[in-house]
Amino acid sequence: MSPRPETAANTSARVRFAPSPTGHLHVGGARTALFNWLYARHHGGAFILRIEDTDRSRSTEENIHSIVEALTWLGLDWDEGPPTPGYRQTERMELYHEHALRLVTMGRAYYCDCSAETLDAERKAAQARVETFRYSGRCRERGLIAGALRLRIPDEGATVVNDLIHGPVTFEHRQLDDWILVRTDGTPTYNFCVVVDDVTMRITHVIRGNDHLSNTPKQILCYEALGYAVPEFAHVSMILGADRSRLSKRHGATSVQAFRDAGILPEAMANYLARLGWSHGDQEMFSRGELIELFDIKDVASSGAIFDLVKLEWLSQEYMKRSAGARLAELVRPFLAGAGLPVPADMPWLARVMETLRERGKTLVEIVEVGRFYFARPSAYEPKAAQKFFTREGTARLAALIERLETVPEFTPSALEKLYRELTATLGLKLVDLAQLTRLAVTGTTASPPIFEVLALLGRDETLARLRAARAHVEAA
RNA sequence: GGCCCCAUCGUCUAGAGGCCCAGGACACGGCCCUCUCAAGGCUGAAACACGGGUUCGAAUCCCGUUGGGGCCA
Repeated sequence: MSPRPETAANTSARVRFAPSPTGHLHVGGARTALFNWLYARHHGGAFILRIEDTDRSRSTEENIHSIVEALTWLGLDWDEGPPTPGYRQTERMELYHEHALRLVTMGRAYYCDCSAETLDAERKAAQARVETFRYSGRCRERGLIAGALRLRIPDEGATVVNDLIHGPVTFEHRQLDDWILVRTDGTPTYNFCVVVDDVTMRITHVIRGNDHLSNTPKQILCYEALGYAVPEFAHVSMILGADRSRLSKRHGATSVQAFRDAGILPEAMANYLARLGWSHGDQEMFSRGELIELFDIKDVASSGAIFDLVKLEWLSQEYMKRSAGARLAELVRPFLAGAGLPVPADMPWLARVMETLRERGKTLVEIVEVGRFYFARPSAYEPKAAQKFFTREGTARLAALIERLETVPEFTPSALEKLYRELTATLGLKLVDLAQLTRLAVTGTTASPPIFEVLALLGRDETLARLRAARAHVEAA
């Protein structure tokens, strides 16, 4: 019963990600998808997307679209799946019924018409004896031809799940019961659909959340009853909230799109998710290629991990610092629009702007906040700073600056710095005095990228306009 | 309640019996750099849940306890 040997080139590996479209893509699901995708890409196998939409009341088209969008944003592409038909459970009903019938024919499943009351009584009795509830098997030999279809489970022995992450996990058959494959109303159950889907899609490795580990022995018994080879299993731990319970809405944002909308870079999100439960020595950042090359399901940790937004944001900033201005310029556009700011048409200019901003925020949303002044004139001046700098001497200094800036031949950072240093010396001041005065006039605040770069990017006309506006503002006061 | 999983700094983790009086990263404190804010550099504090074994030697193996989580109900 040792796991089959893994080789680097396991091109026949077929893995799948099978979300239920009952909401947006959760970060836990995204990590499961990522691990599957990495497994497939590492081994040169196939990554399949399957939509588990049997819960018709909660599954929607919008959710399918949203999941597809989130996976795409993360850069996870699938080799088989939507929009190709046949990858949604609702399209596969005949398959479930075919397989159910086969199990009946082979004598591995039987119909049961026990009432809810009968079952309840059994359940209560089991609890009274301090035991796992297990269906009595009353209908096993009755030869019914209708009712709920149950899988006949052996009374003796045990099933071992040879988990790639946890190692062998043994489940005694006496803890398992003849579970329901198809309900009385004809609808197949979740566990049965999964088995039939994984069998018919020829899945070789089932990588999924730890919450399914308890279902696995039941599924293995179903594979065996059907006469199919059992795939390998790997159960990935859950992502937890700060209180160590399963991450949910009450812990804050949980959907992938929420982080996208918060301006997290997609590569940061993927890197973060990969590092949550997986590691490679002391390395924190991995390129996509490194991830594919280094990822090994056996290195995935078996314990749960708390989702840490602060570290995700740190990674996002690290990726921004390393991103080319041109790429950030593309990425930031929707965020500018979202903040109600004009979206510049001059992309090379925007790219240079982004180069001055990229290490000053953790997300694109923060970048827009700190760089707002590039796109709109200040609507107000920071009061404390205004009190300090917008004084009588302040206006005189502004006037001196305006006069010189009007005539400086080159409006470049180095020329501007030279001008400022000379004027500083002439007036017997420190550079910080003029720099902060200018910063306040031009940005409305006392914090910004290096002031000479800011002025150069704003250009002579805009700089002068803002300086004059500041002077007018002081004089009016 | 039954079954199953898990347990190293606040958090993510390295560690597969001696290399560890436990390493890295985030966050936090200090110093330096500096036109501001960042970024950067240096630096500090911070963990093997507990109790038994096994072994010359255990964070690492075994058992139990406690705690957390999941599945079923």
